Amino acid sequence: MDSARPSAAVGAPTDDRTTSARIRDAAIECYARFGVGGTTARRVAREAGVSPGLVIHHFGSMDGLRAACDEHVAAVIRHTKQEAIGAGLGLDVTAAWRDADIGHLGGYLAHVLVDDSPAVDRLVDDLVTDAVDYLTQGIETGLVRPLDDLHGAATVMVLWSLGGLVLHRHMQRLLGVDPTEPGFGTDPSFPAYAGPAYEIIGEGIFTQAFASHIRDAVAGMTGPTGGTT
Amino acid sequence: MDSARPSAAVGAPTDDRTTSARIRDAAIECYARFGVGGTTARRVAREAGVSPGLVIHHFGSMDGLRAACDEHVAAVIRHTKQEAIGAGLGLDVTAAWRDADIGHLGGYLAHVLVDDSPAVDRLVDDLVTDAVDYLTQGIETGLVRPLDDLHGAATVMVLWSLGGLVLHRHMQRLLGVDPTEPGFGTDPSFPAYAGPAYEIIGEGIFTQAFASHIRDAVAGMTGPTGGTT
DNA sequence: GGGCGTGCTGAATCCATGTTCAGTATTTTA
DNA sequence: TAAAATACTGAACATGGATTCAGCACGCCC
Repeated sequence: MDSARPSAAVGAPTDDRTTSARIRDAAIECYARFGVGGTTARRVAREAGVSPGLVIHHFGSMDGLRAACDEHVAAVIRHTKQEAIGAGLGLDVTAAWRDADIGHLGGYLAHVLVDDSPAVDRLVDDLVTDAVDYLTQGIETGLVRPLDDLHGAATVMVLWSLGGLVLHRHMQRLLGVDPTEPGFGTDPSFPAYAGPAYEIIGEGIFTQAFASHIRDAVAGMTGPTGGTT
Repeated sequence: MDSARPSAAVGAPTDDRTTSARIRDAAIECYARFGVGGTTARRVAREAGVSPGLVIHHFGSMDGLRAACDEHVAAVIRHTKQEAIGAGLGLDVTAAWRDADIGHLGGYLAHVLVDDSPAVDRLVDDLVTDAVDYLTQGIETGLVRPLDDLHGAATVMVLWSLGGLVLHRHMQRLLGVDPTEPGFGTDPSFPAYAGPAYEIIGEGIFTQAFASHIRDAVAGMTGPTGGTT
């Protein structure tokens, strides 16, 4: 029907645009728009312009399709990240691929991040690793202050960023920005989120006195159990 | 229908423990443990020790059941909040009801926060309002520094807190703590999350110079569109 | 006691889903 | 060109879902 064997993608993670790739992309869009529960074999088939049977023919099962989508999304994000390196402001780990032209990937992640998937888990792990790198570089460059718990801070920031992605509906409701929307970073309302976010992680919100009080309180919780000091 | 006439509501949101309440509680537990997609009428019925038909008899439909659960959870959380007022450390908006003995409510929210529900939306709105109050009090007390965008900061902090709740599986994987678990606040691994979290929101992670640079950059994004300066 | 409504049951119904499969077109191989 | 493999279709099929319904049991009113 469509074939389209040639037309080779120059730098993409995979260069296919075969029927099987079209099905996979249609599935990603469905997952992004209707969620995991709302995505059926028939709907994907219709969206891709093929028969329901073909979906299973290519991917074995709906689970197989889901896994293929996970793998592909993870691959695309890794690839996008490569390109973004160097341009890296390093402000936000997820900023790079959110600003990029990646269609429904944000929406896909927003729906998929909440349930089990090895590929997505690995992706999240990678994001944390990257965040650690960014922070380390930031400290060396003198942009970021030395941190008590670098790895912990990186992890928490990734969780918060992705949390915002997952709760995009509420962010849209409350702040007028949707982080799953392509062009999120250039949206006129973007500062409604970025402003407070950077105000918080930039200078913190506590006064000096209270900040150290809290620090002691939290440190005190480790003592009795860990018993370092 | 509902009976449960006597036993007057002393302080609880609703005083029932009728069959219908048992079904609703079983449903909440199912939603918390198996998610929305994994919760079927039959499963709820089995968990509550009743027949499938009775579930629909009491709630009209599964949607009705879901709505009833939303309402109830929101009510319980509001009630718990009332009690926590005054004890309020105000460190974390969600801390109060996470530490409280509210069984599966955290897990319920983690699963439900991502899809549409008026009751849950209202609950989130309330949390933001509370956060604004806490921050305002903090500023008056001298614990929190004056903020450029108080409301924005409150919103973002609520989104991040709830985001961590929704992504509890990843938090468990990465930090060894699960915010949906009862007793999250007293878990030995709790500091693995709280430490970095307070380090970030407490004092911020940027050096003074970079923080103001970022602030200008974000402020500059409003300019061209809003045209303030 | 006799009706009567309400709580409740569980089999039956209807529907949408994932998956299978027999068969057709199309491409590749030789 | 002939044969084989592969892409693809679309009508089954089986499963499990929500919801319906006829009927049972029990407490309340007259």
